[in-house]
Amino acid sequence: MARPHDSNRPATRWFDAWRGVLYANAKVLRVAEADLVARFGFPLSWLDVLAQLHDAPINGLRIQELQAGSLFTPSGITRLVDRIEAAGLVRRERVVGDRRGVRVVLTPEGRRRHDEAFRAHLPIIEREFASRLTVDQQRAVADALSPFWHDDPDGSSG
Amino acid sequence: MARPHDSNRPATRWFDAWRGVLYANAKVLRVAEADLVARFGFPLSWLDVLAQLHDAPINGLRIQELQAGSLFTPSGITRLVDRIEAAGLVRRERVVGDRRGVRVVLTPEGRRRHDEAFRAHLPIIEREFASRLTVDQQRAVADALSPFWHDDPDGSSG
DNA sequence: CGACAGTCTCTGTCTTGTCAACTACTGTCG
DNA sequence: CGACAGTAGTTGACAAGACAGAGACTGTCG
Repeated sequence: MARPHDSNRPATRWFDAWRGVLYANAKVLRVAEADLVARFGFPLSWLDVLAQLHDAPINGLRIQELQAGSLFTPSGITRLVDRIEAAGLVRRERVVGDRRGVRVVLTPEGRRRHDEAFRAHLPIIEREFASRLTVDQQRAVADALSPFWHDDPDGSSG
Repeated sequence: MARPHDSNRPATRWFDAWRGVLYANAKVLRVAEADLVARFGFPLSWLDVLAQLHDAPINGLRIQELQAGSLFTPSGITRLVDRIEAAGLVRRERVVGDRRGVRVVLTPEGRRRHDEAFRAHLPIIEREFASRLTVDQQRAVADALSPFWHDDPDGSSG
């Protein structure tokens, strides 16, 4: 947010890049989210969790692992898992050897719904995001922004 | 959200670009937001509104204009303006000739606080975002993502 | 073993934003 | 003028996350 209009704003190159990130994110996400809810009845945050679990070992992930792989706080994950569990797509199980902990495991139904939804989700992102970039631009953006997810735990400044 | 890990995911080039947008957005925003709140006592959404008003005619903007320039719904803007108004940074005034309407106007205090906060905000974005890209990368990202804010009202596919 | 600091998850409470419905007003058409 | 469709903004009810702190457990040190 906080984008300079044309007046007495800095209007630097990097601010345009930042503004692009901001808007691309918001606009694509809005469409993708609405589509997902309309067609599958759950939001992107669920798909995010389901996708993490899909890609995880069969015995699931702990709350803190889900949290580390997401943009939520621990309490946010607890409540998110509550909802997904209530819908029957995941299940909480005990962790052997640590009775504080919880493993979150995909149910068969959860796996099925993930597969469906993820298959439907990709073309939406492709249509709303990728199709508006040339292949070179896709590569350029992917390279330029890779530091932000290429495990740099904190994004700390240099 | 919903990022493929390394397993049996498509792992296309454009998905990496999308993931970069997602993560860059989230990580930079998180830091910028925290910094703004810590140093100026208000969140980015306020700065966004203040910046729009700063760049607007002296007699302010209508609710719907603020809404068009933001990522909020009308009711979201109403409530956002409520809070900023309660803090004394903007004021609602009548629109001559349309008694349904409202102009939102920056107070002197609001202008002052905007200036302060915006000056402080830019270097944060520069540090957290721009400094991790080369100048060429900045240009590439700015060019590639410009369709998303270059007035394309809806981001419709096509 | 017992104390105690640290860890893992959950809960109470609050904030923020959405959606749908509502009030108030405008302009048009008879 | 009076009806009426459309527009501007607000409100009620609710959903989703954040934060701080609680509860349950673990491992270590005496």
